[in-house]
Amino acid sequence: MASKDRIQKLKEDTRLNILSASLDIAKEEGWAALSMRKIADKIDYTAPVIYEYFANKDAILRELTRIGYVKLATRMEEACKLSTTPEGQLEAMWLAYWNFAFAYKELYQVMYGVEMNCCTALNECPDYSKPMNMLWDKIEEITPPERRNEEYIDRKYYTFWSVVHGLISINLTNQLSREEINREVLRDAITGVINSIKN
Amino acid sequence: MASKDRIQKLKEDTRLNILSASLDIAKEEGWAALSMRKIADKIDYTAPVIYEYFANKDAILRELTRIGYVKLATRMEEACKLSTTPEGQLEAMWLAYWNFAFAYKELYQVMYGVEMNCCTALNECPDYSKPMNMLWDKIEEITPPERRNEEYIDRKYYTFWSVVHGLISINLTNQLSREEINREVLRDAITGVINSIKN
DNA sequence: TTTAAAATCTAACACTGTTAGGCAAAGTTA
DNA sequence: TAACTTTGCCTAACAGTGTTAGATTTTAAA
Repeated sequence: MASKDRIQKLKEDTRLNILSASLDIAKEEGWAALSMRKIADKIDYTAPVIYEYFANKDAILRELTRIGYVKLATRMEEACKLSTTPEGQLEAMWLAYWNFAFAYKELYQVMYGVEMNCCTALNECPDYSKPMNMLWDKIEEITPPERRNEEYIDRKYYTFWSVVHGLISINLTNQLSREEINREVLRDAITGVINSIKN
Repeated sequence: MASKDRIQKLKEDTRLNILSASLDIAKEEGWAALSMRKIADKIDYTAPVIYEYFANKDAILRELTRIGYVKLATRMEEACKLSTTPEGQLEAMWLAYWNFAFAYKELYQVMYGVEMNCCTALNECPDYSKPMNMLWDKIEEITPPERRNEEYIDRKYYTFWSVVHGLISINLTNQLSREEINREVLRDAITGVINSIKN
């Protein structure tokens, strides 16, 4: 019977509707505001219906995570074609990764557990900026006088911070627990940036 | 009256109790499991009492964030004393930052919005590992044959990923919106690592 | 000892994820 | 067509969440 197929297709449709409704809510109000009843409202159903498509709320997030990884891989594959040398391809793939994170900000957040809290608080409290200032000043100190300007030091500061914070985040979310590699990556990165400042 | 002071001290005590109870719960069950009633249970009060010390749940998290930054600054200051050269001091401060993140994992999480989701899911789904594999293979390709071993490529992969993911996280949580600096940091970092692989 | 104030509680509201049970429409079989 | 089964979807509920209002008890001041 063809009606079976049609029904199957309708079911698949609402499954996709649930996913895109969830993503829409995240885009509009953030992941914290996502609720089963809100999703149900968007697709003109009541909340319990969702449980016929997904085991629970977490399963929705997991599926969106999976979709995110698939989309990211596609983007990277396309980027890879833009260059012929392996070095160029690698760089293009990382740029694709970068662009994906901002083009699909909400997907990236759910994929890698990046929350947005304390958004406005940063400017308010002086305690918050002290560690940054300490590092900033020290970087300024080791920067040769001829290129000692705010923009340069900012750049170096963020490079430092990115490596260290990135490595920490990866460890905290994925618990790699590969102690040796961490140590070496960290030391590599830090001394690398320090050298790039000095010469 | 000295009793006023004593009462003041008691109030300050329960304020600190609320904070340390919250941190304890986060350590035991994670931030998601933190609730006002659980905090109240730990300090032998009922939930509404907490609102005489903090405006709401978010205010507790904000205060813990502040405490985190203060503690981090202290650690970094101490680390700074361990070296005499500015380069050594800078490295020591970043190491202190690194160590802080793991010694006070829960504080770091609340400070920088690092969540732990999809912990176990990573091994299950092949879609999840495809982007990583693509990059890994490409790094292997540009690695000179004499040092082409798993450990070396792992190290380079994590160095790459750390910078890029770190920079993204910083942007997503703090919305710096300093386009030029981002671009330069990213390009600096990527080409830097690529060069470090090739020579 | 009475009165004022402070500390603390209970009860409730509106929300959350999730489950159980029922009702009505649709499909299947006799 | 009639009876029966399945499916789709809903309402109601449970236990939990953050938060507030109001009553109640405890403490301090007169």
